[in-house]
Amino acid sequence: MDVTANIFYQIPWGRHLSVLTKMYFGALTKRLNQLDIDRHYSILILVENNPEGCTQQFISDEFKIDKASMVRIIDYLVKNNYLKRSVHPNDRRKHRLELTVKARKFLPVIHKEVNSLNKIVTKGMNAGELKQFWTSINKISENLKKEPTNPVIVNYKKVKALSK
Amino acid sequence: MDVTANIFYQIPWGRHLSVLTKMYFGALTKRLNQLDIDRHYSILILVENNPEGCTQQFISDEFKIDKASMVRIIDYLVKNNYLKRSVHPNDRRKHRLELTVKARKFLPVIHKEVNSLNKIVTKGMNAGELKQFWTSINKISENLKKEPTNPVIVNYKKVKALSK
DNA sequence: TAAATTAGTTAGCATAGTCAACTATTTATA
DNA sequence: TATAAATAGTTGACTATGCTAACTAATTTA
Repeated sequence: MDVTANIFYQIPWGRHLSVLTKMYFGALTKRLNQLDIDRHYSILILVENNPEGCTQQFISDEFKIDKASMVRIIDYLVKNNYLKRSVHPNDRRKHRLELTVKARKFLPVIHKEVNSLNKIVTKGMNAGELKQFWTSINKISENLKKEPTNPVIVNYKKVKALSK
Repeated sequence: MDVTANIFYQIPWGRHLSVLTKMYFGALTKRLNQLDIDRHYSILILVENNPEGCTQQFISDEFKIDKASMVRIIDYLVKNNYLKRSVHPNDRRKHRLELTVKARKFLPVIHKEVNSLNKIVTKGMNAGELKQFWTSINKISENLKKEPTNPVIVNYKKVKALSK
């Protein structure tokens, strides 16, 4: 039997991943509704793990979020007192992002709930399966990185020149 | 070595999946930019595979999209002449969704590009790995279905009664 | 038969994605 | 070294989607 004949395989894979994403974040937000923020926990974890040079551009690259959206997301985390911006000592164009005392207080809770949810989500998968799963995710990610996407302005000035 | 000590494992899984989703749809839209729609190919495939009773609610459940958004998405596909709505013969509350001639013309192209992208994306994975990957995805999906999410109004009237 | 549920629509508001233009700063180069 | 180009971030406009609430119409349940 050709499994790819199944409707599941005919649906673009991104759609299945997007459905999982929604379910996952729905469950995580529920678990963390004791916090006064309802999203962007990932960014706090990323900042925590890059204490020296975490900039907005760095997060944008990691999570494939455009820099205009990133400004608003960081505004949200600053407004709610989880992050603070300061000028990066090595490069005055950059903003260094730092965790506040409040963020440090709640990060253990975030880690606890993320770990707990991850465990539940992988119930029925043994260590080998789990390792294999993330190996596959990494392969897919590497393959996708090589794929052309919709035109992205890499070099703003050159694009402007072209349109003349 | 404890792999879960890696930052990769500390980030909520939904975040990794969301990054992959963005990359995947970026690549698929690029491949299908000959069409005059830039999204919701998945819905056309779902309608194609459920020719008898594909309703808006059915798609909402499959893809975890709320029904208010679904109205607008179907409007978009109807406006661009890929779908038509008609009253469902068995239940006049429902709208039966049907493919137009235009959709039937382009679906082979959509299938071709989806299959091609899926092949590229899984480069370096053998048949066993691939099967294992989707088995894992299904397990995760089943586990997530059991998780409580943010309060969802299941019974509208009872919620209204509660708030009195 | 009345009450409750279901399918779909509409409207308002919030969040995020995209694009374009802009400032300030740093790096490359002629 | 002066100029050009690139980088980091911000802002504003516009669009798409998510969520909630209120609503109509049709069907199911009690």
